[in-house]
Amino acid sequence: MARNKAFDEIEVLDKAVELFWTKGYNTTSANDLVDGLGLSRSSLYDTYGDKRSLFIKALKRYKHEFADAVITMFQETENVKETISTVLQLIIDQDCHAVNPKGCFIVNTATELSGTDPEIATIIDSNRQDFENAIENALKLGQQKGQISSKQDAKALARYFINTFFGLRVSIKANNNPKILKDIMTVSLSILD
Amino acid sequence: MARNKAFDEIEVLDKAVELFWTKGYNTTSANDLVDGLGLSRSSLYDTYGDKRSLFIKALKRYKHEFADAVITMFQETENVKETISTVLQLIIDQDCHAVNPKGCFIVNTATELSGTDPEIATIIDSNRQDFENAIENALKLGQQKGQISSKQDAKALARYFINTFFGLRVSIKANNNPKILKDIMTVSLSILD
DNA sequence: TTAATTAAGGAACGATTGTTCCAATAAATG
DNA sequence: CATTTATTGGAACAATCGTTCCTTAATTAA
Repeated sequence: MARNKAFDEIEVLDKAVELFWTKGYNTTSANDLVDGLGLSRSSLYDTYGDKRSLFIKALKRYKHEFADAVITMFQETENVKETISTVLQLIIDQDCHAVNPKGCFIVNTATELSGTDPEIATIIDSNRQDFENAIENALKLGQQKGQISSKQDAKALARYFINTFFGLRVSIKANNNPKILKDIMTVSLSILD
Repeated sequence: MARNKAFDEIEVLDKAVELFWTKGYNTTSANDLVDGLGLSRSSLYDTYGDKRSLFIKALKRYKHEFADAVITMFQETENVKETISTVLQLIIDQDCHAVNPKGCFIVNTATELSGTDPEIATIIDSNRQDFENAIENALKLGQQKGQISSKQDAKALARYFINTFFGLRVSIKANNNPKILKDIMTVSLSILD
């Protein structure tokens, strides 16, 4: 009866993630989207609704694609400290040689929009909560196994490490000198000794 | 010979700090500035130049008004751990009951602009460096006095604490629940024991 | 073929962006 | 007084913003 969609909605959404991740919400214009997604203005608005709707779809896509992968690492880990170390190193490697560090799409969005857009703030916070739960459970297991010290409360430690991740995303934008980042990583991890 | 300025340039600049601090650079429009500063459009451009110039003046003003005060605290401290604790508590108190946490003007600017504006990136980084030096020296003194452990390198520790400050600014925007923030503070400080 | 749907291109919308400029008024000094 | 500067308000600028809509072409299925 009718023509099929010529483009892969998910594929285009990934391009939107890339654009919003790099430039943020306000600085990414409708024209930037038309150019970057390779869609006509009409198809864009027909398929994804307005700019904000597309942004929220992109943000959720990022969460499922990137953030959830890290959460899974904590859910399946055999060694929490090792996993935390791996995640810190991933964050550093992603941006430490970049001219314009992208940081984390969710952290960027938290600073840009969570103060003014309650729906987006909810997404941000639920992500934070998911991380807290996953890391707390992983830490508890590690403490039971005697892999890490039991001096500190697991929940408090989880919150501490999330704060470390957040901080690293900002530190990288302030100065992505690998030596500085390595220092932060080493000291932050030593809390588990 | 001629009329005097009717408004205090510094006073107006402080209002600009407030506006840019709260809303960021891109979201603060020229009209917002006219309304918020209580100046006519013409006086505004006559006195401060264009929007970006005004923003940079406001950013530098913030640094000298707020950031430098904290740096001085570290330069004059008798007890580093106490001072770090005080600063962490100040950051928390500023925003933990706010509906829209403002965070730190410099951190906000780092995430919004340091990737795209080299001149602003320089201001951000020099501020970071000033903090690093002040905290490192304070930590070294504390180690010499035996007030804190000497296990860790002072410079690495300083970088770690700056990262903690940065993280806290983001954490507060993600969820400013005082319990979460207190956990972060307690665990972060325990590195000195 | 016909009908239905998708896509592209582009014109057009009103609103807002940052910025400039001009005319009028207010205050200070000579 | 006259002159100089400060300040205001508002008009106007071109550019861009997000968004809508219309026309035309392409593709699919009945």
